[in-house]
Amino acid sequence: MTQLSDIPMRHFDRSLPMALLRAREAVMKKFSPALKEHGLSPQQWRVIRALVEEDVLDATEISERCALLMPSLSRILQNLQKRGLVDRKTASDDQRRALVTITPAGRKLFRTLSPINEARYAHITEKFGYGKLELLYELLDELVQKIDEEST
Amino acid sequence: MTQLSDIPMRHFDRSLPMALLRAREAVMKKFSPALKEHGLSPQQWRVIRALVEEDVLDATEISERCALLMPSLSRILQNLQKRGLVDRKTASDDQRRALVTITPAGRKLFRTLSPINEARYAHITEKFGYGKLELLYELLDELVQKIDEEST
DNA sequence: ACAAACAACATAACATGTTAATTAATGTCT
DNA sequence: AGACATTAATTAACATGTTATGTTGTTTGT
Repeated sequence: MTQLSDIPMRHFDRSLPMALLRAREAVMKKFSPALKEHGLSPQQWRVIRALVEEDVLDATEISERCALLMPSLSRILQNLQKRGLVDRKTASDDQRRALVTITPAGRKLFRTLSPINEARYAHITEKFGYGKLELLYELLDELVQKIDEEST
Repeated sequence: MTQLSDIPMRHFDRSLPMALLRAREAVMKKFSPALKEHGLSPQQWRVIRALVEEDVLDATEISERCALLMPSLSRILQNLQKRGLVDRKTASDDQRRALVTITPAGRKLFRTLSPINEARYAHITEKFGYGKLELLYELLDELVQKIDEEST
């Protein structure tokens, strides 16, 4: 006999955070190995990629573009600088800001890895379908937008 | 004048890992605060939720259901046990397996937090739209499925 | 029964996620 | 100018992600 208290809780598989996490893990499984072979974490790769796109960025800008919190980024930049993949100098107009650029070695590493990753991406696009992928992007963007445009 | 080398790389915002990450972050911003107020991380909450659903699980099963790697889970279970939220005993038929159960205190904490989280979830569903949410789940599931059913 | 292979869980070591506290430079206000 | 708040970046401290390794119990093959 069914009581109110027997109504099952929304199941784990209908957990939005879990669904997004599992999807991300599945995708990363395709990209991480090639990065790892070259000693890069996904986060380090994001930073390099952002710097190739923009040439010069300060830490805060990198943080926003790469979705990395400043403390994480701080450690990552130290690591990448130590390995000669990025350079840092303080901005002349504001001594607090650290202007980061990619080095020739960093750019070379990017040129090595970029085509590999683009190929994987193309493969996923083909497997999943271009239209569905675009739809997924739209839904994700809209989800973020709807969630962020409130305070509840 | 446009050369082949000038063809722009697919932009950051069309990065599937990043899009999934940002969506997950946006969603978590809605759920994390209430958990944090009760001293729970999202991962700890996943474990508790799984144990409420199933009563008894061994560590490996929890690992799979909660998408947590064993080393992380090992630490999390130690933490939750120390706080009296879960119990552990070794299985009689296989001394290697650790059978985990939720304690009355853990169950009480769950009953406190569950309605809060369900309310947030309902709010997101309303804001985003039930149909779109279901579509998103379907797309995410299919993406995982398509990616996993190969070896490339 | 016994050695080798295997499975479940734990630990080690390091990178990242996350919040709080610190440091140093800049901006603001009087 | 000098006190105060702001801002950019770092550091601290702890939890988690991740790969490798260790430990113990179980299974398999002979």
